[in-house]
Amino acid sequence: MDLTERKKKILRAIIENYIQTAEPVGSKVIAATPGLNVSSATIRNEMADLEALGLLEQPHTSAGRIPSPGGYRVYVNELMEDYRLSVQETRKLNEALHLKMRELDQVIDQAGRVISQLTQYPAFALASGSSRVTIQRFDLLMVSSDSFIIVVMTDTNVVRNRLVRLPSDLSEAQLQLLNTLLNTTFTGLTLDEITPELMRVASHAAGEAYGLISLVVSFAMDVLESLEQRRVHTAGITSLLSHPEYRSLDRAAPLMSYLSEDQDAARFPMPQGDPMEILIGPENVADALKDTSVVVASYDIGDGMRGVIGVVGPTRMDYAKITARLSYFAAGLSRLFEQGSLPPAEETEK
Amino acid sequence: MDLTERKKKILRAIIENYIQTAEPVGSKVIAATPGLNVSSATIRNEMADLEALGLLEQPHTSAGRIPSPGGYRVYVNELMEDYRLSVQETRKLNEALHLKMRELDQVIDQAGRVISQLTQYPAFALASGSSRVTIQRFDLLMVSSDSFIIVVMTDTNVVRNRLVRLPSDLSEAQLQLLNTLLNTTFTGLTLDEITPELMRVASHAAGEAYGLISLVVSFAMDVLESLEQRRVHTAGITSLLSHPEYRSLDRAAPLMSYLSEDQDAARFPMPQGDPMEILIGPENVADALKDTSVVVASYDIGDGMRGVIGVVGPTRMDYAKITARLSYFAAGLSRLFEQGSLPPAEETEK
DNA sequence: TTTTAGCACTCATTCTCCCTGAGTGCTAAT
DNA sequence: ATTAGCACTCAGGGAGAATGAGTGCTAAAA
Repeated sequence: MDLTERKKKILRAIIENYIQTAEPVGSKVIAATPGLNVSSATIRNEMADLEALGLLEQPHTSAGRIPSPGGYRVYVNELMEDYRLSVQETRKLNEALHLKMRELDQVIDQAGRVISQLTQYPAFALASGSSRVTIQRFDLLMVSSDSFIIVVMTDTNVVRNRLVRLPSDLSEAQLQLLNTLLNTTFTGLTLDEITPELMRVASHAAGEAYGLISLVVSFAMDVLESLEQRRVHTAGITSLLSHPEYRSLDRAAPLMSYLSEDQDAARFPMPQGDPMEILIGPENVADALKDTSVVVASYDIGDGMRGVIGVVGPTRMDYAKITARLSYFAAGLSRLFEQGSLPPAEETEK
Repeated sequence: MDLTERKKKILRAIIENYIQTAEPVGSKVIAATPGLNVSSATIRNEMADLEALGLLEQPHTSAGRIPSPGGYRVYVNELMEDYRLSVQETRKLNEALHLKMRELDQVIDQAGRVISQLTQYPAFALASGSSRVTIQRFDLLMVSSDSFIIVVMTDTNVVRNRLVRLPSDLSEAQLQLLNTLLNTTFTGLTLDEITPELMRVASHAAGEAYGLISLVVSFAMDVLESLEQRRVHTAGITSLLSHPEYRSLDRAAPLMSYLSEDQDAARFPMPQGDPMEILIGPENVADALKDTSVVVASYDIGDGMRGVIGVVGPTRMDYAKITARLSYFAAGLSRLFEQGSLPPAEETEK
């Protein structure tokens, strides 16, 4: 977008003012911005030009101007200055990164909560699983004569377990046999490579323990399935209400219910190439997000998985601040995951 | 509360009408209820009596009456008829109970979501852990020369695991030694019986592997801690907005933020003796709940744990319907947990 | 040619005033 | 003890009227 220096200055001043106040901004206040020594009449003329370019809008004839989605786009791409996180902010973000977090799911969930609380906007978070996960190893741990623990580990280093109780007894030897059979037959297979036929053959080979094979394998399949299916966690939906554009229920309710509707990852934008992406108003595909903005960042979980974390808010969003916080946090998460599949216990502060 | 038959009839009619309409109810509509052949003037006299008894209130002089919290109390205790679940409702509830659920935390969370969706009110769910959990057994599974899996099982039959990577190598024999040491020294101990001293002694006995002891034990402590710390899951907060009393943000926002504030179990009422409890308006201790009602049910998880599930809504709540659904669902959860610490995979429909 | 002062005009917002109607309490008759 | 009738109350809603922020345009100044 080719604009004169003065037009840029004015556009930026309008947008930043509007971001702060949420009120249409008039020529008078802009004329008062330092470094811009022109009268309000001149500003009015410039504003009319900017409106003709599609960068500003007028809610009604006798109101000031508000930025259009296109205006925000120009602002985000060209005008916005990097926001420098304050010491307090970085401290808060760092604290959040040192939370004791256990399972991957919990980390994702927690990260969403934290970023929502820190930005005062609703947040969503998800991990996009690599879709070709396989089981790498099975372990069966005898607990008593009628119960044992199944432990499976995937090639992405996720470990899951389940305690099983049986109606009948079982010997250590049987369990050993079963264990060997599982590890030779069912490792390295993706979910749809585990066919009913394979199950039948294996059950046959298992002899007495034929019923257990299906028990263990169906648990393994559950695990694989749960890793492929991406679930979105949302947090802080009610923080919408603190922003003036959502003071009216008619505006807030549809968005809120969209965000809390159950959890299909496809409904949320994903960063395409860049690690951070900003989607302004109508740039969003989902209808319910057409007049909101979404800022998403992705981070590396390792083992072929990526995490995505984003916030949703009105198009009048403090893009500079939000992107700064989000990218710092996402980078922190990446670092966190770098050192082992999950932060080891020692990492948490003493 | 000692009331004449006619007063009871009138009170009940008023409350049930108000539950449906959310509008103050006048003497005329009540006079029209079948089986009550008196004029509106008579009703007015009776209403004045009921108001004097503290069972009804008048929002302003020229409006109808609405039930007071005390009125609801009488209704719930004496007047309310059992609501019979329809076939559709039971089918829906049963379906929900057959969901594939994996870990305890997920079951709780899911149960809350389901009951919120089914009742159209916000729901909360939590498991109150028995506070004296101990580790019953440790297993260490060698994955490669520099990584292994820790599996711990508590005396309440909860199994948790973690994958650990090490900077240095480790032999199978060392791991065996470690395993034995852990099982002889750290089983059967509650969180605060695991003292630093004990850790020192054990580290010493572990020889080369002294660093690993603390690694494993601190994981075990994390597990014990996570089981004791009760986290509440809330769901469906936005469904509040569909009820007329929360059409205005001033009323909805404080409650919504109370419900989404982070998750200290103490903030929610717990059933005291009975498996089901109803708390009406000011009967709630929390200020934010002073003009809402809460219905809670508890169910048995087994292994010394109880689950609690409840819904929050306006005092004008369809108590009959809600209690029927909630108790049915809670009973279903109890049954679910009866057969093994978690529903085995075969239970899910094919 | 660009900028500015001035002025008429627009329109959302807010306030006031008034009307309407549902519902009550009281009194007198049944 | 019940009921018909009547005067009274009061929230809610709609119709102006006043307010004021902000605009576009024109004509003069730089």
